[in-house]
Amino acid sequence: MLSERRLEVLRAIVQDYVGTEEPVGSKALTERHHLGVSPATVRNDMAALEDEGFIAQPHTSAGRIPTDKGYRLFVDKLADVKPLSGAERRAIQNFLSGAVDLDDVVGRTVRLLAQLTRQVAVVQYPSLTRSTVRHVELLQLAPARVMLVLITDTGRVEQRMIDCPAPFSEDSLADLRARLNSRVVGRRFGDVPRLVADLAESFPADDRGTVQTVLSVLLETLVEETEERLMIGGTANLTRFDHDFPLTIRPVLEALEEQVVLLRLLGEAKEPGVMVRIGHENDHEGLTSTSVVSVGYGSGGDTGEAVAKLGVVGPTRMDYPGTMGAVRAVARYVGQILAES
Amino acid sequence: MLSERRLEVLRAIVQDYVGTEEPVGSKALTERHHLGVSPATVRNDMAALEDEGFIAQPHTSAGRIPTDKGYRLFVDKLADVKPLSGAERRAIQNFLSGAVDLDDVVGRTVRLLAQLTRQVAVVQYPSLTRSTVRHVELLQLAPARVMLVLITDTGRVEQRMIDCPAPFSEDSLADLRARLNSRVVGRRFGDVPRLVADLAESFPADDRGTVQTVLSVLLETLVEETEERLMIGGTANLTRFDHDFPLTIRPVLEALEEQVVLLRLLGEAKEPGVMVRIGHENDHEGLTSTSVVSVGYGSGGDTGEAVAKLGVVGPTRMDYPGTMGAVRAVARYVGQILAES
DNA sequence: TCTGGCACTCGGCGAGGGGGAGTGCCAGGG
DNA sequence: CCCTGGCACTCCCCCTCGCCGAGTGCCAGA
Repeated sequence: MLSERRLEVLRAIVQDYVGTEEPVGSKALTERHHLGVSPATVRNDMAALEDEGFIAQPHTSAGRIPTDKGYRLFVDKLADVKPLSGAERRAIQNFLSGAVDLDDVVGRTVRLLAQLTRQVAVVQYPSLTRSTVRHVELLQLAPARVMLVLITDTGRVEQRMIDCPAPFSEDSLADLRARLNSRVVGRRFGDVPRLVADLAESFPADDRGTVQTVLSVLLETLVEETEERLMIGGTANLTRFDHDFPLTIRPVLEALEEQVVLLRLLGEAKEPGVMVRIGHENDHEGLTSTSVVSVGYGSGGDTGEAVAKLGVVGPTRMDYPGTMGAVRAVARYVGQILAES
Repeated sequence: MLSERRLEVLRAIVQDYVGTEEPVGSKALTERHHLGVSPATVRNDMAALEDEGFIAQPHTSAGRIPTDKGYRLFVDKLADVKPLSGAERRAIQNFLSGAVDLDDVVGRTVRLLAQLTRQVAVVQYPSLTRSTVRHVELLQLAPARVMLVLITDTGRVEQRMIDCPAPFSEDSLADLRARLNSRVVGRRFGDVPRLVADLAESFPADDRGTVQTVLSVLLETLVEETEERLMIGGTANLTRFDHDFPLTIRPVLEALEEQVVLLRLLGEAKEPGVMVRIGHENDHEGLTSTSVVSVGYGSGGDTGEAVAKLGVVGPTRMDYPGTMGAVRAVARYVGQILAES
């Protein structure tokens, strides 16, 4: 096992490298941190850390930089999440509370996160499957044309046009609407299929086909929209580290446009709390030199299961404590805003 | 006025520079285009073109590159919009026709445009003010809580929560819903304020406050959402020209995130047809080395006024004929899709 | 008006050469 | 046994220099 001091050396290397963006040498380390030992001793420690794979030298006789494994150890054992200042928290709350609808909440969250962390921000729209139904509305646009509107407790709205196999009376529609709502309002989307399975049977034969059509569109919507949507912002921050990343930025941008990739990344976190995936831990080629810091939000405080995820994407060389703090704080406030609305 | 041959030289310079991304010299020009004259003559023509400000040399004794003014002349007089191939058109139609809702249409359009032009694509959501009302829905979520849902003929849906000053009966709500719809369905959003101005008066005094609240939220929604939304894609294409644009990409990304800037750019085109803004013609600092090619879509075929804009942002050194053709074609097909739904 | 020739100008590129930061190793001391 | 100071060594970075070549402007001649 690594001695206490060697861990301290690793922490110092990570901090300095994140700050200066340059490989850090033994002399500079002893000058900037009072480790109480000489550069020579630090050199020995560094050699040991390198043997263990926590740090590496870009070229012989240059300073050391942390490896992915080194960052992992740093994040797991050496770093505390840095809480935000009171001023920052007030700013977050003010900024988010001005939102008028769900799109606005998500949009503001993205901008906020990007600005706070100076990194690329990603916010997933509240998921349908983990949301509950607030209301189902059916609007008759023509005798055989109905619009289905689905409203979630997180304020998300989905709508679909339905062409009915046969004309449908206003009364029947009202009936269907009432029965549908009485069954599903307040329930989770995942439970809806089970809850409406036998609904068509209770209608007169003439209407049964149409009811069936409506129900199938409803279920289809649930399935389709399980494939979630994302909002991304702050891509300009990628250029902050362009002096040594002129070529890396392209695959990152490409990965960001592939929403599937991002959704998988965000979705991987199962346990609550901030998740950090570092460099090669992201099994996507374009993201091997970036880290993803993400967390669930909108857990409603007690049920525990998050309604969606948000996070940031940045170079592996990032300020983990600060970023984790910002991500966690923003998630908390967004959860509050959604719960209120 | 410039002679025919000098225009031809300018055209050749633009084409070569767009193709090679390198300053083009007199010798290379005569080799790649059969102008029928010697390099020396071309040099004289180039000197003249430079005097007029159509081309410039990056450094003394290097080749020439077109200036913004040169591109402008090229676009206005020398280039024809390049129509797409049949295969491309079929691909567009196939790709767009699979969309399930408005978000999907816009999302697919962005991806399509980005891929087709290999540039950054921008698509504006159909504007509310220029759309017509398909339906207004009022949902009672609690005695004094109502949700307003606004549905446009382009499939866009906006919703707002309303806290009423007093409880509101189901009957009154149904009444309001019916009257509201009978007045505004099929009308343009811009006309709505006038159409509902006196609606509150016809209600009993008890309900008047609530009706007024609902109406004011409705009008507010119209105003707020006049500030339109955008979807952006293909930012990875910015890195295609990173070998000489490592620093320029940042302000471009920043400008793209400032939706206000983009909306103003798109909004500037008044006359129908493809609009091209070249370099410094965009009065925004970050976009002085980019061009914007945009066009309205969803004009409904005959009314003429477009429902929104779409376009691409790329380096001034872009393939204008091809880009203009792609933008125009995509706009046409999106218009069709929206008209059908 | 066009053409070929000629001298000139620079930018790009590769070679060469300090300077400096950092390392590994070793012998000596607490 | 661990830490320390010293020392020789290794490369990377950066600056300079000089060459090469593409491209230009000008001029005299067809």
